[in-house]
Amino acid sequence: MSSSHSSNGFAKHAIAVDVVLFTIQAGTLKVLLVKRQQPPYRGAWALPGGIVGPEESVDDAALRELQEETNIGNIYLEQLYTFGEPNRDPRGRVITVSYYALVNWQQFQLKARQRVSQADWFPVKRLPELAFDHRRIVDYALERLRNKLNYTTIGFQLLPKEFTLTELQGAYEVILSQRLDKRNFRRKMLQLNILEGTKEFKVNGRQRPARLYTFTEPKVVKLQEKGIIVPF
Amino acid sequence: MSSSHSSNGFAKHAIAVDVVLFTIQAGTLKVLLVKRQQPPYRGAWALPGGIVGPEESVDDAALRELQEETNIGNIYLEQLYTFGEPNRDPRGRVITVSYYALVNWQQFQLKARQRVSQADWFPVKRLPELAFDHRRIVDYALERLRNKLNYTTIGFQLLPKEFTLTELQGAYEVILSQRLDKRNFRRKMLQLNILEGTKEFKVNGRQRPARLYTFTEPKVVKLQEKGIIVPF
DNA sequence: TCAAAAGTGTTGTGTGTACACCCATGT
DNA sequence: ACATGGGTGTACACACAACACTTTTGA
Repeated sequence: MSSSHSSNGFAKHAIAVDVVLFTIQAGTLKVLLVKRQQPPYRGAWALPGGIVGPEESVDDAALRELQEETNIGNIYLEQLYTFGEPNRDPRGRVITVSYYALVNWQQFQLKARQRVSQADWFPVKRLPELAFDHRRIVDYALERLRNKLNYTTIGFQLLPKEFTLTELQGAYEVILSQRLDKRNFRRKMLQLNILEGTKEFKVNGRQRPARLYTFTEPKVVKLQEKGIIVPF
Repeated sequence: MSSSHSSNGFAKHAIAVDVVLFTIQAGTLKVLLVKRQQPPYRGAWALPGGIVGPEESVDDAALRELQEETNIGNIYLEQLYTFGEPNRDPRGRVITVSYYALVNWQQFQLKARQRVSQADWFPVKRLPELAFDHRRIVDYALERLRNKLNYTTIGFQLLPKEFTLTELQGAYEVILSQRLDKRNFRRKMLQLNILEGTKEFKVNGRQRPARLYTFTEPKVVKLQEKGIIVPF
């Protein structure tokens, strides 16, 4: 049985959260997956997530699950969509609220835990078979991410505090799967007045060092009023 | 108690759906509200909605609740957001999945039912005190509606099958709370190639009759590739 | 003939797009 | 001196924004 009734007569349901965590590593957009230890889909890869507890908010549950499987805390999770079909889960009815987030690879540490034997990053372009309807959730998250990239500064979360414009452009190109014009990209980004050039330079080997910039806004910024960024 | 545990050990929660139904009547953007018959918030106005049943999908529950309180079926509901704070509902924990939709006033019939003694339309600019956090849900729905208007044809749902360009412009103006330039609006709409002029005219009294148009696409259309409609 | 809304074009301005070369550094 | 990525400006096309008058009808 998937649903029960309580004393006040309301049907009750198990609620899960699932998190699509993106990063860029080695020039590739990747998603964090964990290997399932329990049936159903035992041994299959799945999104990190789990069941919402009795007294926690759904947002908190998503954060908690992510923290249990990674060392990342203090992350900005954005709610994606709620999937409420009765037959998503073979065990019975589980409604899932999905989230997505972006993390910078450098600041990131994996940490194995409890039910999770393995966690690993997979390129979004070559995902393994996923448990449940998680493939659909990843696809939806990617679509949303690409959209948001166009009118917010969400993509900056993939970068360290100080970054070069080439690194920023690289992040956009990897997410959009599309090459962008260097001059137009730099002009547009600098015109937004959300970047501050530092006096430091990144020495990258045997080339000219690149100026490091910082993001001056405290939070992700909506850009619609300042001008939409796409399509370069 | 708000949550219980079932045999498989999962915490379970009551799930509600709430629907923000918009229409335009007498040149005003309005929202459908129902008067609560039961505590909590007995006598207060609230969004139409209710508890998701054991075997129905969340989307279906939203449609069902709307049909129980109106005569409208076959409507396009769009999922808005899931509110999962533990203390939204004084009875205990209820997670709500919110939806919004637009209907054409003419095609609409109200129908009183069951727990609902009254249902009525209220201007979004002058809402009464709402039960729970429903005011916040309405605000969020309106924000989303205004955004979507800019890159989809969602606004067409407010109009009958055949409509004049002036009526279409009026719908946009009412939702955006902003006057638009007649010539620019008409040019942009016609350039999108989603309208077909009929050979009929609407006689509006003692003025020149206006040509009636139909929307040629079967569904709501995303316009991003064809060009964003805002800000006129 | 008058009132009231329908309908129609042009011009200036800003933004997106395409495109090629010199610069600074390490080896 | 050469290889590598960093960094810069201009010209064209197109879309948006502002703006006023004529047309058609009913009363």
